[in-house]
Amino acid sequence: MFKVFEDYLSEKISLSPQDFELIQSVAVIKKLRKHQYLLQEGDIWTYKAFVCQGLLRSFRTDDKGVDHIIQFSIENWWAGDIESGSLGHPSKNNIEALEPTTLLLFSSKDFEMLETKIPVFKDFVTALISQSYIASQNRVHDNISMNSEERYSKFLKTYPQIANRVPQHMIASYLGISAETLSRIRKQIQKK
Amino acid sequence: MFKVFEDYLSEKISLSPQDFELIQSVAVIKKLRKHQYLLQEGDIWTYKAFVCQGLLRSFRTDDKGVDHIIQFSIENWWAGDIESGSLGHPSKNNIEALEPTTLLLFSSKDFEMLETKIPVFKDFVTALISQSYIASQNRVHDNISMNSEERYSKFLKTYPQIANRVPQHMIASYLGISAETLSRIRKQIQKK
DNA sequence: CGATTCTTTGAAAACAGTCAATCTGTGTGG
DNA sequence: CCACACAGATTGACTGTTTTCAAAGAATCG
Repeated sequence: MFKVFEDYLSEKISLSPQDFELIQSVAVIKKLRKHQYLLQEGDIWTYKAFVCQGLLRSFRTDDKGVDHIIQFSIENWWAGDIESGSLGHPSKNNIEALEPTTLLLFSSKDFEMLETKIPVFKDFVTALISQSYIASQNRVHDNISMNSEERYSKFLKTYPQIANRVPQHMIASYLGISAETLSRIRKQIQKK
Repeated sequence: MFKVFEDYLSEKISLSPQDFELIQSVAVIKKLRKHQYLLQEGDIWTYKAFVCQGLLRSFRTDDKGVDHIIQFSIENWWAGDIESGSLGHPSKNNIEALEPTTLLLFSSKDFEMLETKIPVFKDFVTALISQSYIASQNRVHDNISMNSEERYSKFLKTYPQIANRVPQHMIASYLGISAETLSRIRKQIQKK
């Protein structure tokens, strides 16, 4: 399972066998069954987690009990809660496995150690956060500038590998519309 | 004008007089009149910019010619386009001064030099991007989970210092609703 | 003061949410 | 292997919200 992460890293940066050994030495493999939670609202998140296989949703539940999906995380992406992790606050998020999922878990302490000992790794992580910020800004822009149909179409184009692995009503939740509205939008699109 | 940045940094991190001198030596003061642009769509952004005084809006214009405001930047905050800056793409954004504005401009090259020579400065900048990402994720959550009135109220509470310096229709644009709808929402709120 | 920008208002149309019912597909236990 | 339960998707009817367009008021700036 570590191989997945090794391949991922190899594509992005150049590391020595010793670096990989060091990384592997502090990586903890964690498996989640479908419907299991990696994080629950109120918990404090103190890790970094890389998804080797599977699919997770990060969401918040509002006072009416409705879920709102912040993010899907699949293979070769990261999961967790930066806000809780970096500020030490209890998390507002839940993270649930939508498929059997395998993760690599790093404690914050170990992760910092890796960043210290492997500067390119640190730079890579910094760049990653920067990328995430860019993506998030673009999502904000989509939310304020596109109508529901446009957002849905863009989602399909941008994340085809997610779109056909999660139930529709979760895509609706991610887009900020009701499941019924999404169903009707799909009907509209079909007609064309 | 550099004093503003000095005070800002002093509150966040501890730097030596030499550090400040080094920073000042590469900082370029830039003034913008109201309605002047710092960046136009299509330009490549190759700076870091700190706002000492004034107020900017970052926005994108859609194919119908409608503006959508991504961000307001005021004193003690940063402006620019990370996406263009870090990927080297032409920017999708425009940045316009809504008030007479004074900025500190750093070329990317100089900024990197500062990060290399002053590690705490680099760490601070990294943390800053991380904060921005968190804020952006929270804005996404607000967009998909709150109705217009709630978003407006939250905006007023979160950014009072922006709310009374920009025209209403720009707040509407930031929130992703029409100016007319915002006007009606305000009327609703008043009634209460 | 006059021009321009900003805000408000009204009326109609488009869009989205809610609730309840039905339909579909999948999987589990008898 | 069938029947039933369950989760997900669709549909209808209704309600509520938001947009659009046009026009009129208010505020601001040169």
